[in-house]
Amino acid sequence: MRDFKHSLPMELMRAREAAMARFRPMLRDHGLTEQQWRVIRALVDAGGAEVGELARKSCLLAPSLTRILQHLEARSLIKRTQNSTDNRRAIISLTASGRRLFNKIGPRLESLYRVIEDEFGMERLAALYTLLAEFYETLQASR
Amino acid sequence: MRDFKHSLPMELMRAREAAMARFRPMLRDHGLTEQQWRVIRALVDAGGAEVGELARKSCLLAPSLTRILQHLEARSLIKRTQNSTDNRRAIISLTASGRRLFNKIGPRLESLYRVIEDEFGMERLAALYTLLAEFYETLQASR
DNA sequence: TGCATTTGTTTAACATGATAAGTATTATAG
DNA sequence: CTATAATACTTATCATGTTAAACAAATGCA
Repeated sequence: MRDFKHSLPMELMRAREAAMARFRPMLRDHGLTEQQWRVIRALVDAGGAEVGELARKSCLLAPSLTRILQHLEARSLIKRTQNSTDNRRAIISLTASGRRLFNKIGPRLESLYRVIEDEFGMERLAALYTLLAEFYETLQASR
Repeated sequence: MRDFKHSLPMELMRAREAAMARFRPMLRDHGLTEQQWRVIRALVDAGGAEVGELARKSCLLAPSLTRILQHLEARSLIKRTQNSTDNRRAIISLTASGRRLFNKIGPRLESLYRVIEDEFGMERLAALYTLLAEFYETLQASR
């Protein structure tokens, strides 16, 4: 049997964890989890989105997103706007307070990211991105 | 700002999830979570280990591992052997039942893994492994 | 129109992730 | 020796992951 140390899901997880360890403390300083930040960032990117769309963009399962939106709404970082043509779909968007939080945290995370770019190198990082995207596409295509 | 879609942690997560989606149903058929399987596999690999060592090998946080070991012990898949020289450390090992379960599941997961090898290609997979390991080492080295 | 089906979202239940705090045991300084 | 610190786990707490089931609104069709 293949060596346990060479389990691909484990390697992907370890790499991800090594990166997140750089980002998580700052998010925590602002009372945000990694997943909550992903939602905020997806909302900035999309400027308002339905729950399902948001789940795809932030790579979260619907039940997790439901809970996260409840938390963010309780902190007044997001708001819901009813869609008049389909009452099942609500449009989620950031509040002014949510945008302020993003503007405060975003640049700091970017600079942490640049440190990683410098340490690992832009070329290898680009190669990694490419392989990861291809891997994902390959596995999705054959389902 | 960098495009949201090019967040490295997200790409790592998506790739991992695409792979795990292939394995998880079979594990579930045998009543195992992905994490419980990692523990079992680490125990086969090590043939008995302390809790801390097991946490490192299976990439689990200690509190998670504590709970998982409780579950596995309740199902009689693992057992604890007290270390006579240090009563804090218990040696965890598989029971005969645990080994049987591993022997039943292991080969099936291997064959699923080979499908991925075929689809994505051994060379690119090897390149991905290498980049991931280098990435992890780079980020660990500078902490 | 009436109603079964489908779609979008939420709940529920159990397991794990992440951080902090607690407990028992061993090592160590004085 | 003994008080203290360090070590190895475990608990506790809150948030999310995962699956199944519930729910309401919208759609398709007889």
